[in-house]
Amino acid sequence: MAARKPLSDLRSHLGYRLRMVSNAISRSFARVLEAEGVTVAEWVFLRVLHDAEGIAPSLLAERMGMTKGAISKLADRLTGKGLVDRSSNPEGKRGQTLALTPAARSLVPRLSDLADRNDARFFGTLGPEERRVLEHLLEKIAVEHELTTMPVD
Amino acid sequence: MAARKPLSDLRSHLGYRLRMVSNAISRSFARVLEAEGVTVAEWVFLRVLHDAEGIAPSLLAERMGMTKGAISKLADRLTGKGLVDRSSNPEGKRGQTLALTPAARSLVPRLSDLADRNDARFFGTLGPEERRVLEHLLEKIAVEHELTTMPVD
DNA sequence: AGCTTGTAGTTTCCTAGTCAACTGAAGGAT
DNA sequence: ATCCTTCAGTTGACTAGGAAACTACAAGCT
Repeated sequence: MAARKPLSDLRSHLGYRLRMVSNAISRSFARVLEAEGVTVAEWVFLRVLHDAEGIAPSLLAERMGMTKGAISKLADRLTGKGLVDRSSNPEGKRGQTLALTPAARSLVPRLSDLADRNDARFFGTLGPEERRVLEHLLEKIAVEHELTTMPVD
Repeated sequence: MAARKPLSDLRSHLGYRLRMVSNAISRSFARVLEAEGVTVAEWVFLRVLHDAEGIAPSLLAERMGMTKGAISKLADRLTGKGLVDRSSNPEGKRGQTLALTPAARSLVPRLSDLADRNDARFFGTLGPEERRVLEHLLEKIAVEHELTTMPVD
């Protein structure tokens, strides 16, 4: 007869737990952002752009962990909403640069606030030390696996 | 002039980091599962069913954190693949029950193995104590916010 | 019994993202 | 200078999931 080692429980997988928690938080945040007419991905897009004015779409894709196709469409939507300017530099669709519109400049702080609040809502129940630890662990995993979570500093 | 408190950094949001890491892990896992012809959601579906033979779709939805619509479609796909049996009890589409086919029974352990390996790949670099801590923190958040991550025990 | 309400599951429509094919510009190499 | 390759960005086909309308059964109520 085969060894039949008992299956590991779903809940014992950190990947599983991580996904469940992460999804719940993102869903919640998405609902909050809805009121401002943006999605979570759009928020990240705007926030990155805010600090990296003129960044190229390809770089943005890398930083956001999305494909360039997705970024292209995101940019479409955001220009459609009047939040992003696509300046095709020498006029071709090569090496274009992205920038926030004034409307976006004034929107971003508001969104940032919502993000802070959402974070507080979910992680506020952890103590400051626990939050620090969680951040550290996530960072460690990110670094270990070269997830470009962070702006390459 | 307005107070202009500086925007909090994107990376300072635990929700953001969590999402980045979680997405990366799920993507990686999805690729692994591809070889077996299943998606991550399908894996979870099968795994839950494995331990809760005869569960109702609605309950499954709750446990998986998905809508009943999504579950309905998932069940379609899985029956299509010959992995799930939909036994409509008294013949109506009311109060139906789901069960694994023999094919699924033999597939699940293989998938479980892949899940173990994927978890090890991403969290193996953490020490055992760190993993315990991470699990604890995630659990705490899940409980605090009533994410039904866990089978209601 | 005959309504009415509640509830499980399905379906339709929509959105967001991936993948892969394509377009066209930039930059060599000869 | 011309070709060839590489690379940035776009596009179209496809997939998974959410929201909400819809279907049909079950259960009370009178």
